Amino acid sequence: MLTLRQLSYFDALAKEQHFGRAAERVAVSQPALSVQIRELETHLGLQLVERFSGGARLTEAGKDVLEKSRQILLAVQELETFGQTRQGPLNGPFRLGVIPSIGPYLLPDMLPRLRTHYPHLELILRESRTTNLISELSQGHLDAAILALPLEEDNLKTQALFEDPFYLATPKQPDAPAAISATAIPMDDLLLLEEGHCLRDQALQACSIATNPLMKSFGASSLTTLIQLITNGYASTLLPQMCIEKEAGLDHISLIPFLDPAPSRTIGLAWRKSAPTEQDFTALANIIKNR
Amino acid sequence: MLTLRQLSYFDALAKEQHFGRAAERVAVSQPALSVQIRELETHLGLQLVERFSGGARLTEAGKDVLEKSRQILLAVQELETFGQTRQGPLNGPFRLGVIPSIGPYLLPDMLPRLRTHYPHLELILRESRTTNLISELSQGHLDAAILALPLEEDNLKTQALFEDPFYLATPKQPDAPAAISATAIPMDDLLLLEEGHCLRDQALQACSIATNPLMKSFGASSLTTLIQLITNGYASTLLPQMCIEKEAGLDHISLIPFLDPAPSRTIGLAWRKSAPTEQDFTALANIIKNR
DNA sequence: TTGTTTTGATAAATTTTCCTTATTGCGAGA
DNA sequence: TCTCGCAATAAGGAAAATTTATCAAAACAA
Repeated sequence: MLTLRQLSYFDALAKEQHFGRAAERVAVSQPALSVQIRELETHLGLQLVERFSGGARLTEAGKDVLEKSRQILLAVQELETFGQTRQGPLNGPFRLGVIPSIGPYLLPDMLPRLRTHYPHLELILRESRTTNLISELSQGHLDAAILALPLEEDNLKTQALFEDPFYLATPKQPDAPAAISATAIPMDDLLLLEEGHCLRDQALQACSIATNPLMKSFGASSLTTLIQLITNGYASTLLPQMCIEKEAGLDHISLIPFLDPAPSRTIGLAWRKSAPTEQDFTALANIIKNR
Repeated sequence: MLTLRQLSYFDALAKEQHFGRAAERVAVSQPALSVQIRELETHLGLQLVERFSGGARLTEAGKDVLEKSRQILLAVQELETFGQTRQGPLNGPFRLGVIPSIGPYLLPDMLPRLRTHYPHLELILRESRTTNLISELSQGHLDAAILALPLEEDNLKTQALFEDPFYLATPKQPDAPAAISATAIPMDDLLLLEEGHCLRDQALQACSIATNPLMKSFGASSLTTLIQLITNGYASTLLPQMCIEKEAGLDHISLIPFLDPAPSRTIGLAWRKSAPTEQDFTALANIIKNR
């Protein structure tokens, strides 16, 4: 079999034109080098060097082989360098999924800090619903995802990042109370995102509301639409603080915080248990937590 | 030290996504492969594969390393081939691809002459469509291919072999003209091979016919079927001379040559630019040309 | 849950490869 | 002819790779 060792010995021989010195150059005894060169010659079926008293010189075939050998050795060296530059957390491509009800509010803060701390990170973002993110994670199409906990997938690991408290959003009322209790949510008047959006389930769960057939069945398909509806006085809804901080057009809405124990959703990071190392994930989690 | 053995085991692992099967592929026990992979990983200082129950999957770093590895292995393979070709042309194994619309007509003449001139040649033939041949050439699975020019791959080199003029094949007509002009092709009546066959594109291009929605849309999937249809009087088609010389069942068909400038396709030989030497290809080309 | 199967990792023994030292053979120049 | 320098060869030992056997963890089926 052809080996890299043979090629590098041959390279040394070409440089020195002398078996003894070539052997010295690669820190090996002269017979060892001789044997490897002969091995290379028989393997290729070609005479590569012409031995003459005083030293050795390459044949025409040898020169061609040398050129190709050096290309190979160079490529190998490149591969080895590649390894070194790729070390350390969050280096190179990293595929991160985010649920839509977090993405637009969290990312603007997060991305610049990531770029500062990990300049060699090539972040590939994907925004999708929780169920999609989970399956893409499991299949190895994503490296990690930011979503609301808890998850039940037992091939995934999660870490909590922060709590995101809910607010009650109602049409503007001058006499809005400073804070209300979670038990005082106006059920008949409540409007949520359509079925399938995780924000809907989170809101229901956080506030301990059972799904109610009497509840207004118009499911808004996006948060912006939903806020539009509230603004126009149609209903109330539950908004996570995360959205409030960034969403525009909240002027005509009253945002009422809850009394303790305030309902909230837990935002966390998820990744495969079988993922190579955890350093990427802890590094990412730290960046997000220290905002 | 990094070795070629490690790279080829890693290549196998990438192909199989499974340690056991990868080991089988390289004819070695599973632990042997596992050890070499781990060695490669520690040497590069990178985790290359993610082990999970069910198999193994490349990490992002692993994918990059794989690409570089394959380049190296390909270069090594070329170097090995170089040895053989340097000892005289067409010596030892030679993998030749041929497109189906040439193979059955060209090979019966060519093979005996090749055997006479180059008795040590071990020809390995592969018949496939142009796109397949090109990709197999590029990946180093073929040494050369006979197909219709021109090609656009800039990592391949080509040489024209001969011109193969087209004939118009119509159902038998006693008063068939001795020759017709290319501009007089009966478009409405024209039947060609289905989309994807290069012969179809060549015919259209050679005769400067734009794809026409009115054209009969029944695409025949093989040349034999096509000729069958013509025989039964359904339509006309364009046949290259190459096929006419050998195809059976042409008795009930009128074959009308074209007036100058007669449309034709160019048959040529293609190989990798990076191929060790050109002598194989010129030798092969000469054999084909001097038929 | 509890066996059962499958997967990759690990261990120990063995084979293969490679290396070192010692020696030989060959050719050029004194 | 003698001798010096060079590469090839031989023999024994060290290192690397492989094999078989076994293990632990995870997935799967009962």
